[in-house]
Amino acid sequence: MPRAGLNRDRVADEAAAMADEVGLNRLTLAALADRLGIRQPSLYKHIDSMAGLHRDIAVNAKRDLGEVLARASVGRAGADAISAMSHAYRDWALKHPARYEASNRMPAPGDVEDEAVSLAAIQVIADVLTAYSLEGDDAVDAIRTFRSALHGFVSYEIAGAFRWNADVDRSFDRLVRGVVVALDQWVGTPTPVLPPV
Amino acid sequence: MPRAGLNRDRVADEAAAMADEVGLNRLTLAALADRLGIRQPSLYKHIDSMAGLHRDIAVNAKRDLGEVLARASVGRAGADAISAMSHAYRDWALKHPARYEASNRMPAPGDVEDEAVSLAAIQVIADVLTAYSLEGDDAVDAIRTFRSALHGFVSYEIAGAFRWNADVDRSFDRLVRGVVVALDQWVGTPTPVLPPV
DNA sequence: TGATCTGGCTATTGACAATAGCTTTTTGGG
DNA sequence: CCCAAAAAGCTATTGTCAATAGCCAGATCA
Repeated sequence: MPRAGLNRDRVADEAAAMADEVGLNRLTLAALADRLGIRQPSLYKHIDSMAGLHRDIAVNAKRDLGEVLARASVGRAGADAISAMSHAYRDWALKHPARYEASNRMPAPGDVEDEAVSLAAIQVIADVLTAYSLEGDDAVDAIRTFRSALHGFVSYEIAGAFRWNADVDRSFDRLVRGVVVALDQWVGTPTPVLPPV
Repeated sequence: MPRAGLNRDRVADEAAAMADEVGLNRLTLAALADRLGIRQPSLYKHIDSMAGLHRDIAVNAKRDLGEVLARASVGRAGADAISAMSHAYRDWALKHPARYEASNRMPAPGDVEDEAVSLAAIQVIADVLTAYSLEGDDAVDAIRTFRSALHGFVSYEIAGAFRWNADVDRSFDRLVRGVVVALDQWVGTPTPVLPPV
């Protein structure tokens, strides 16, 4: 029995690559073990469970995405930073669809490492919005809106939900421009009075 | 063996209700059969497969959501219609999280019924944007942006991704407001919004 | 009434995650 | 250098699923 030189990170990396190819929910331990050249039960020397493997994929993905976003926005500010970060976000997600899906899973309560990388990634997004000098709840609302727009677009695109022939790249540019326009008027916009629904 | 009076729709309805309680991916045929008072293999008299059941849940959900959106926006226009539809969308999704998840699955190619209800639901959204007199690719971009913002926010909210203490209702109001602001400036020159009726 | 269709049933299979328990390789302290 | 123990592989097995095969009773209708 020659050893395969595996460890937890190597297994999680290969699992993430495989998931990106076949889909996160179609990742099976039998196929992963096969790809790693070992038998399925041997995987449990490196993982706790399927859920634990998904968690490892998620943590690595959040860390990677956070770093990509940070690199994309360094040295930029305002609309420029938002645009650069948005495109880096979309590019990364399209390149790693299963990792992206995993990255949106919430950390289990008490999983400090997962909570840390999750917060770090969101913090990168939050920092880019500081140019708009939003504070308190206004800032939280803006971050939630920005994240929602990006996530909605990208997850629709990955799911293949944009079927009309219009150029998806162009639509994304327009979405980003829309976010910038909305942020420009964020503070001055009064909390809306809603019509009865 | 008394008969249980089941049919395909009844099974799909009960499955949808169960999925909303336990989560779409944790819906099992054994538990569903138990709830319906029959044995697990008997379910196959009413469904084709698990995938087929998910498809039925999705089709019913798309039809229901489309009708809810249509009712919410009837008699309104412009920002008023967008706001009413957005809140109806969010309320429905929060009330039926698994149905909402199912409703976002793409129709299988050639599934004309699924394609029809999918298109109908999107058409309701598209109609609400006609007040902005967008045409061609501009309209497609706007629809994609609107849908993305709604879907991103709602799916984050269902996933429990909004952990900071700021009021989520307020954040959603601000997002909707942001969409309206962005649409006002969509084509470069602000388009007047029809006043509420 | 009796043939046929429908909707239930038991028994079984195959894919999968997961566990038990054994063996071989690697490693590290004396 | 040596050997004890940890680490990493293995086979065998279990339990939970979805799914199929094949049987039987109740309903339907000529």
